[in-house]
Amino acid sequence: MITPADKKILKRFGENLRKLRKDKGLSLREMSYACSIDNSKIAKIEKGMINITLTTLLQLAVALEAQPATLLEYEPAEL
Amino acid sequence: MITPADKKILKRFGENLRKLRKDKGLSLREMSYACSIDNSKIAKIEKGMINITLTTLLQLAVALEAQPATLLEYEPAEL
DNA sequence: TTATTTGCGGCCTTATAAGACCCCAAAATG
DNA sequence: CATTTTGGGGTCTTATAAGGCCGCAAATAA
Repeated sequence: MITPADKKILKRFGENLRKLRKDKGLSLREMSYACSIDNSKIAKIEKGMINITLTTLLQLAVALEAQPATLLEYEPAEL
Repeated sequence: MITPADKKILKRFGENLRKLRKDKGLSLREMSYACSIDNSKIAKIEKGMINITLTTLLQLAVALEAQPATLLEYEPAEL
């Protein structure tokens, strides 16, 4: 079950992901091509609408040409 | 769908998780109490049997008293 | 202004994670 | 030896991620 606390966490993760993508100068569709994840799904992830799995996380890292761990390096949301 | 390549990735992740738990001197049940994840589930994660979600990853980090990112800092499995 | 790109949200199906519990066999402990 | 403790596999239900496609409105480019 997805709690309100989880919602915040996912939102915060999404914000960071979006920042990383922007920093790389990628559009949703460009990123989609780079990691084979549907662009609308990436949009949902950035909006904190889904709780992605580990393999999806790693795929995103591929598109960003970043270490998977860096996708988790940000100031956590305060509950 | 969970590919054979994903299987390897999850296994590698699980090995690392197990190492982190052992280093902390926790049993499956102790870790279970520390993050409210069923011990048999943690066992499955360590065995690479499941593709956990982001929130589960963060919960595991809580039990290990580690930064979430550290759970992803290990030499990746070669495909 | 017209054409293109971009960011989404919705919808569907299928695969599977989550959550909870049971129980056993082996290992560690008393 | 008897008794925990520990690792871990199996099973069931329910929630939801994955995967894929559609279309639109706003921003951007031509």
